[in-house]
Amino acid sequence: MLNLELLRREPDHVRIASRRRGIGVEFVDRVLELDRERRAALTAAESAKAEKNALTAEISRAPDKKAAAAELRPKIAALDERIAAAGAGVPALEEQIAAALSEVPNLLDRVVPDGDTEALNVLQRTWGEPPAFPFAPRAHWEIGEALGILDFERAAKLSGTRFSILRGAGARLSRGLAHFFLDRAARNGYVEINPPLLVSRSTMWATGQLTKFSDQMYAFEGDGENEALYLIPTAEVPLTALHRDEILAADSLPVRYTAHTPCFRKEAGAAGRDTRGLIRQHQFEKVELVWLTEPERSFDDLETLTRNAAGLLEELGLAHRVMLLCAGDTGFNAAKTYDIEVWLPGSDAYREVSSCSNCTDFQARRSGIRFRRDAKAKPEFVHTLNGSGLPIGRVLAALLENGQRADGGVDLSPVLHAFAGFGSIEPDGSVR
RNA sequence: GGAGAGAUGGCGGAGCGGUUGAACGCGUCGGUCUUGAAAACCGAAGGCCCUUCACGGGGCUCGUGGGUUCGAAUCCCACUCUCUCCUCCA
Repeated sequence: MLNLELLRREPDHVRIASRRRGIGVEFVDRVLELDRERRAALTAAESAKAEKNALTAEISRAPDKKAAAAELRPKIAALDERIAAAGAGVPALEEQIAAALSEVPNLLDRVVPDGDTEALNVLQRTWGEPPAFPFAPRAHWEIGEALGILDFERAAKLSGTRFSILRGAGARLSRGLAHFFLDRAARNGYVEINPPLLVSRSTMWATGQLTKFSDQMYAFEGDGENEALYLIPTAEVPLTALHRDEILAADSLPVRYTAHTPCFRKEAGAAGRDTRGLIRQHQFEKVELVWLTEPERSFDDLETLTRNAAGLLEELGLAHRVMLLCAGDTGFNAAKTYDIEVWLPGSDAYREVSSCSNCTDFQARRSGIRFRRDAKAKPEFVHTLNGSGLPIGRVLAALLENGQRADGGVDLSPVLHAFAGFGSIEPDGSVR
């Protein structure tokens, strides 16, 4: 949620920044007008309340309270009417302001390039060379099915399209990868969390998921008995909301959390895209990295977060590149986002494995996550950052495609031996 | 699922319907003392909103939302959450 004060003080700044997103800026004047009405009504109602409180205090000071009350009752009744009349519209105005503001995406950082398609994202750096194969490299679903470690047909039988089954070495490798990612996150100072996978509507709203991604989420509708619950589309949701409505001590920052969770997405609007393989699934596992940090350092922390995630690919020996997303490609919550893309030989292309975003105070304001610089300071909103570090399925796909051998087996990065329990998958599906 | 108890400031814990924005303790912060620290003593601290250039002024806030009353942390209603016991289970 945008800062209403900022909008009040520098409406032009908000207009300019919002135009870069390609969104209409009518909301600025509309919100300002609603805000003016709200403040006028508030002031009127509150000054009437002050008068009433003065009369009430007079009664409590009077020697004969009953007599004083009887005498002042008509004046108080008149004030009650004034208070009610003046303040009547305030809740509705507040709702309208909140509703208008909650649909507006975060302000983009200055360095975010203009552009409305991913083609205009800007290459930051590349690491590693796409490997050369003396044969035509196959896609991971072909490799995995041939090895008997991926089973899409039976997954479809159980649950439909966009589900997968990992079997034998595939399941073990998946588990090892999660372990590896969590291990490195711990080394980098992240505290591991095992959060709920079902969260309330208010939690979804607080992390900014309910506007743009509403149609992406699986939900249990609430009924008379039970509150609505949403399956998390990413661990970013529970991790960021962990300190909702809290005031943190400055010396506890930055707070860094990691979690390995399943993620659930409907993938509405992705019909026909990535229909094969592990790239786009309704259910996938991911290790997420989240920071709550001080405003002045959040963009530096975004660099650190991005390097934490990219460092995993380096350790795995997977070629990748880092892109700075352009305005049109940057998500609702984010002020600035780096995508990390890994090389997939089977697709002859880089594919996104991690989006690392600085959401500045946008989520923190929605969620009420604040900190106090010192004992006497006013609470300020923290900045929140998040990124994958990393998704299990997509990285597993990259490992299969990059490590594939002519005989159909797959060699794994040595660093994984300790985590997966093996160094290669042989053509018959056995491990070595 | 059944029965009961409770929700007060960073924490613990008081609180006859009328100077209780809230005693007391702990913790925090600032002093005094000390070479320094501890202890002791003195003092200061909630949050949100409106208004003001500022000093300041005002409103709301004792789980949430309503109600009673001139006046509610205190009374009534609903909801939410927590705890205990039973039941059930991983």
